[in-house]
Amino acid sequence: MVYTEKRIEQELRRHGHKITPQRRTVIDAIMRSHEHLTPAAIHKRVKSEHPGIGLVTIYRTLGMLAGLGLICETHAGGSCRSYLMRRPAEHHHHLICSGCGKVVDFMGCDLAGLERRLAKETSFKINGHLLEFLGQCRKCSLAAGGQKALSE
Amino acid sequence: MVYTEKRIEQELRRHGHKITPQRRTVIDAIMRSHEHLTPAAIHKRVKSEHPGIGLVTIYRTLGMLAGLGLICETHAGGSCRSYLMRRPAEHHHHLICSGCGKVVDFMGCDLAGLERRLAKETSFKINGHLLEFLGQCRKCSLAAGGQKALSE
DNA sequence: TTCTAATTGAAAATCGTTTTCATCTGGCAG
DNA sequence: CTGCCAGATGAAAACGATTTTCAATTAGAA
Repeated sequence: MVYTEKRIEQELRRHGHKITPQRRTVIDAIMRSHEHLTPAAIHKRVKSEHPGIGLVTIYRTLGMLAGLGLICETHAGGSCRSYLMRRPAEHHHHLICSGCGKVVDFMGCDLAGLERRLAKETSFKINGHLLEFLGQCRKCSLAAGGQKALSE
Repeated sequence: MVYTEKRIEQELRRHGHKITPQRRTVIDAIMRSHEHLTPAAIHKRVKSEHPGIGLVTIYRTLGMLAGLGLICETHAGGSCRSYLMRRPAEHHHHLICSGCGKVVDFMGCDLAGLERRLAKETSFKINGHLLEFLGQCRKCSLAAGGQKALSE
């Protein structure tokens, strides 16, 4: 299941939020992109179509969308503040290109077994995980030649 | 293999860095803690033993240690800026208590298979991953009663 | 011991984010 | 269709975290 513009607007309304042209533009910008975007990057993109829009509005809209779980946060590359439309609504993770920022979603992280093991070994009550793969997409990989293994 | 104070100092020297009392104190504070600490938190701890130390020095020392791979960065809880001594020098991950900040290291993330699958399906050249489990340690879990599943 | 490059701390600059407040507007009630 | 008002907006100011600058200090090699 994927979020469409219609579904997103429904979701906003359902929570008592209004649909403004500014919000539409921000949502559009995020939906259109297959990269993770920082608030500043979104602002830049959005300004061309909606010159007067303030960075504050971006922040507020992002906060709202994130609160409703409609966008995902990305941690790659240091910034904890990059966002991405939540494309599959279900549990999923990201594979991120360090070259161009392109993001591929994937499901099936299969960490349940590991989670069980850890819970047993540590007596923790585990309630979530953060998983991202970093790499280079085909294009960036070719462009770069093919050195550099960052492996963590 | 675990980093000892001696080994860390060797490592600094090897890279042309000097061993100053301030640095020793910072390293000590990080080593002693089993929580992930923000720069400000480290500063607070360190000041009691070394009153005049500036927050700047903390930042600089953290930058240096991170650059050498001697400390780990944690992403849990929003802050991208919490650090932790790299306890096993090998590839490992963290299980973090959202209550008290306690961190348990674990090895054997077993993501090689998934990584292979993704590489094949997406033509990405994958060179790393970010994995953290979030939860509550036994103590915090009991204290909190036992509601709230944050599951992502 | 001497000397130099590296390190330190204070202050200022900078960056990203949030708050405040006066103004404006989406969308419901009439 | 019109008026109304809670919610939304934008500018400016406030804020907190991080970085830069610079003069003074110091670790450690010679």
